[in-house]
Amino acid sequence: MDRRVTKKDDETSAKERPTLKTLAFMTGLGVTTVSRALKDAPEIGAETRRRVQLVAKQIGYRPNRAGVRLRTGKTNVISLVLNTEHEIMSFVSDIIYGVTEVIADTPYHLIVTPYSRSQDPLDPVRYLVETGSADGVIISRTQPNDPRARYMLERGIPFATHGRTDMGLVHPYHDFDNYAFAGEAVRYLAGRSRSRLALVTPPVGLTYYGHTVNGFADALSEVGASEVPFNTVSIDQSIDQIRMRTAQLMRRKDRPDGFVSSAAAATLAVVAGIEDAGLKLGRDVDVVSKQSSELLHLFRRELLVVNENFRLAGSELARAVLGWIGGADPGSLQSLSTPSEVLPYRG
Amino acid sequence: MDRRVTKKDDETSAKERPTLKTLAFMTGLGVTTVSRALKDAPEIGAETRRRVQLVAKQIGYRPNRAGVRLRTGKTNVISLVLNTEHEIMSFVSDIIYGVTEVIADTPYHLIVTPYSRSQDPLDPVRYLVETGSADGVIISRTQPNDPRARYMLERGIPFATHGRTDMGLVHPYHDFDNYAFAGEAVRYLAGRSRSRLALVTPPVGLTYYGHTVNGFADALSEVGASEVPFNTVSIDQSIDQIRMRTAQLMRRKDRPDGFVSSAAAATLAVVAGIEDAGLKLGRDVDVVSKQSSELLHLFRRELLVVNENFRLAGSELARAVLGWIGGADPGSLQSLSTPSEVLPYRG
DNA sequence: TTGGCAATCTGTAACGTTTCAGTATATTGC
DNA sequence: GCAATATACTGAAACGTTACAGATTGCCAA
Repeated sequence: MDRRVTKKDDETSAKERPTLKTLAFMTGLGVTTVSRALKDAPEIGAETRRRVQLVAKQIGYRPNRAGVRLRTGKTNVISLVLNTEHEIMSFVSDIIYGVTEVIADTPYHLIVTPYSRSQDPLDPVRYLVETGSADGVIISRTQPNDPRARYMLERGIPFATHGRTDMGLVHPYHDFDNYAFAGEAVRYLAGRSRSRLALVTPPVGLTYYGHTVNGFADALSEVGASEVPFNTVSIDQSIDQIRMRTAQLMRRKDRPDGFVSSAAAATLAVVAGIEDAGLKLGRDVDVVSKQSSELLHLFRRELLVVNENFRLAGSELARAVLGWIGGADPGSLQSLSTPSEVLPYRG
Repeated sequence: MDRRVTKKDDETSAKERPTLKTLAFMTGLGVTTVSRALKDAPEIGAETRRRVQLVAKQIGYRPNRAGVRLRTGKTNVISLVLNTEHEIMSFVSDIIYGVTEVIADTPYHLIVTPYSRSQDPLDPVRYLVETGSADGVIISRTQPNDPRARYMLERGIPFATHGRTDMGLVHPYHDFDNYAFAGEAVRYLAGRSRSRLALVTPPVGLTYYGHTVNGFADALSEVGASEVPFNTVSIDQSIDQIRMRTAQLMRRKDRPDGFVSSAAAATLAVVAGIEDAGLKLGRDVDVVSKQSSELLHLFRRELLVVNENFRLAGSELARAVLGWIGGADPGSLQSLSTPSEVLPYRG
């Protein structure tokens, strides 16, 4: 009979990482029983269950991820899909921290899956799904008709989007209410007697572009102000581009007396452009800007800001994905974050 | 005889993900042969090898990560360990992109492992090593005597540090030459006839704190300038703290006429503090600051900046870890990035 | 002819887990 | 008193991969 000595035949060699087999040996039970006892299966005696769990805790047993994954297909991984060129810096940082906060006391790991400008945004998602690399996916830069959401919905893999879609399909999302933001901004500017407003839009094509533009337009007509078209600019563009275009705009006689800006970095450029044109913030023109960290007021006190909390977004998105994985109704995993009021510099 | 039909007995059910077994069936070979043919093992005939690889490519075979990991222990994962409270925002974003750039055409995934202020920084590293969750680790906020580096060195797990250690142990690292940075900054300020300089230091305890302080001190005595102590402040502190302390300092009659600042966010606060005290940048005081994105010059044109490229750091660190995993000599995987010269605002 | 050897290829076991189909013992119903 | 059933447990198989120990074939030297 073939009786080679395999490493594991000798259970006394203590320094290997404990497995179910180790636990089975220590408790005198079978590995099946141990496996079930650890997950509180009903057909295990109460005392046995406690005994197994005690021993497991004592020796610091942790299930082998590869074993679980191979057997069950469950990866215990959430993937965050990010564009390596267009994401806002603080977005990346904060959303990651938001996600990790939520998954910290779960067995989940977070993997970051990047894609670049040149690639089809569907590529990374397709990769994840085809290779079964994650139990859940978080995507950003969501579009009204988003092929990634559609794809994942078809394939039945849980995901959450940062931003809403508009395809008549239901899925978890977290969004900032950009319609409200743009509206509030316009009303605030109107309250300061600004009546000719320009909008620094989100990237064309993303869902919140539409929300922002609509909120802006609706509020404009509500307060009786007018729009100064500034369509050549969006927050995706380079600082230099935005700055130059803003300066051009501000040198025209029909220049705006107010700006609404969808991102802090763009706002820096807009302000630079305004000043390039020899105008003064707060006197000649007011700017309301979204920001995700408290730096615009250090930059110029005259700026008017609305805060968007990306860390919260990360947490909400993680909660949503985990909820879906856990079997919750996708429709119940949607959340919208209401903007703060417009905040002027305070002491 | 037990002849239940298992799913895989029927190899014609096409829509499952292909495995070695699928390839074996298609080529008429054994799974062992297929496995070896795919990794160019020498004992496989040239034609067989080509045939297998062709078929594999055609049907889009991708090795199952769980299978490989279970069998070999190789995870194909790199973990980036981050502090969730003290990392610089752009650091997180850029270093991640730098890493992903390098691992993009490898089988590696990047997982982000966070830890918070309250935790022992060793915790996440211990977790990674004990559970064998990664083939390689990248850590930041490196200390001269770093328990994490020591631990991983003992356990023999490949890693790279952002910043050097000083324990007489050799391991891969990437660092920015902060000694040179501080020196250049001082010399530049001296060239503008600034002679009473204050230093906004890195977090006390990190290796580059020492480098920065030394570079600052050595250059001070070289140019015959003097230091205005500002020890109560480091870049880890809150914006408000730094701002307040700076304002206090600038109201004293022995105030500095020059600052050297180790981070952009702190610089914003310092400038605010200077202005709180009623002084003017460029006239009463000059500030040289490191920055990792091009925004300080939008903030105040009078600022003098030195650029640190975190994306490069991420790439270098990833290359270093992969190199070590690949068997290279750790001592050969160290790199130091030289600061640009001090840059005033240019048009 | 035969023994040896190189060149190719193959089956089995094992990694750690969960699921399936049982088994053994005690308990219940009548 | 006996079958039916519930309770508590168990071994074997399988997920996809690689390593180990063989197996088969052809060829050459003796």
